[in-house]
Amino acid sequence: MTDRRVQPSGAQLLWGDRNRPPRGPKPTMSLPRIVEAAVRLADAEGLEALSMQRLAGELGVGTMSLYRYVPSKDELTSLMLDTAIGAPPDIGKRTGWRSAMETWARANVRVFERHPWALALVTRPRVMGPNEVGFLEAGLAALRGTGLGPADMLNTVLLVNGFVRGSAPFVADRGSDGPQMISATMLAEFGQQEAFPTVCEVMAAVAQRRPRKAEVPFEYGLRRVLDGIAARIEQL
Amino acid sequence: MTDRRVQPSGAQLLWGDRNRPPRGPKPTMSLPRIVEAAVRLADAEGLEALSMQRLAGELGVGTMSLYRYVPSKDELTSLMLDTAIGAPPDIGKRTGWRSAMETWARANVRVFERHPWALALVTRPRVMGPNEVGFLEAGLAALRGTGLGPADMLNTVLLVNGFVRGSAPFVADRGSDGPQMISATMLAEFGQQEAFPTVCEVMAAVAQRRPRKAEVPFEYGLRRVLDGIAARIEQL
DNA sequence: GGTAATATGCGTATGCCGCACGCAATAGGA
DNA sequence: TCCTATTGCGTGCGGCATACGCATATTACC
Repeated sequence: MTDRRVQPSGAQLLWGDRNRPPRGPKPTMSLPRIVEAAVRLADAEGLEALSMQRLAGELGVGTMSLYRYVPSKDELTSLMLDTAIGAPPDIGKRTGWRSAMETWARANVRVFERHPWALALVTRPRVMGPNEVGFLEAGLAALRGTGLGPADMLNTVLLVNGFVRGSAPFVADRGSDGPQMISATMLAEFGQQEAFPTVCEVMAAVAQRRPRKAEVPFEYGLRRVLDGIAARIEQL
Repeated sequence: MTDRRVQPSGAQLLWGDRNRPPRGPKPTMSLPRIVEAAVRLADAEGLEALSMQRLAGELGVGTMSLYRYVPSKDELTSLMLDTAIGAPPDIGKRTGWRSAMETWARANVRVFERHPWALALVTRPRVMGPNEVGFLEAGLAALRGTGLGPADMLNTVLLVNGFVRGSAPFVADRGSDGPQMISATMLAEFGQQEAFPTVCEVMAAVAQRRPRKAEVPFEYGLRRVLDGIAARIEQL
């Protein structure tokens, strides 16, 4: 029993207290420093470039030293996600639910603009961190007084959040040719134009000129989503 | 130069012809058989259980034999995705755009219900396969005659598609306690209730009883989204 | 039928990866 | 001063994707 290696697990690391035990040598690193370095690495070179060895090298320490601070790579990515999400926006509700939800959605999408790798992480099941719950709190609070019931409030926030996640790839793809990797040229190349007439027609028309702001997928979608929510609120 | 190993790359595998060269021994496997086995494995045990060695074992062949059919694992997953997506729904447009888009959205979400791992694959940039473009074609065709311009047609389809992707995690999570891993019990455990009052309140109210159909996140969101699109179409 | 050309199946090897284990060094408490 | 908890981290293991090249099977051509 040379090593007990009792580490805070899962939720504890995200939510628990960080008081270090009194005995033993002083740690040369700190958990936030490690997580921030990992975020920086993922920002610069993507999630697939993030390995424990690479991260340790970046920090100038031995690979296994990281495991004194983090029980597993999975835990590390959970911490990275909550760090990337960052502090939720402070939405004064006085301007009404619609503009509140709009700024909430924009704050939401900004996370994925700044940290594209975060999209792959929110997709898998995980424990939510304080920042993520903070976002949820801000979103729900913005809907207070709309007359929506609890279930509808939650569903509304999930809707906007889901929409943001769904359009995040297109947001990140700014500059590529339309909906990810479908190009009219490719269809032409394989002689599939008559199999997908509408696609060809629409893609050709869209490719012609660069879109106005309201024609950017995210902007267009956000308006429709908020309109749909408004219709629900007004019918109460 | 013992081996030229000229393989069709990327789009060729998804879109190209599959005529095998005349010389040499007969292949013991076929590309579709491999892809289907991979899909079955991912369905049963998840994407993380899918390794080339495991897949080869499942098929009773050597690991490296797979590379005679597929240039890389990435290519294999692209093929898996298009197979999982399957044939797009045949939507007769006669019932109007709204019910057409609704059935389109449901067909869309069914893909993720049947193949939860597909969500992780659509998220990354990739070449769209014939089935995926077929879905796009069906969605766009459903919007013909609504008066929407090409950009708005495309954006509408992207909106619904994005919404489906965004809510797919919640669909898959059926049975877990609400929005993924946030539970009132956890907040209570760490004494964070007063930091997130609205979250606690709403979660408690929602947890009380099981939701009616219109209160399921996907159903709720779909209505709002379609309402928002309807508002846009009517204003033309 | 013989031979050359071309595929195929796949064993072997390489270089990554996450991480279990345990030891030597460190530093507070007694 | 000695004890004990804690740290940094070297070493090793099993698994991963996949490059390389050999033996073998099948066909084309003469």
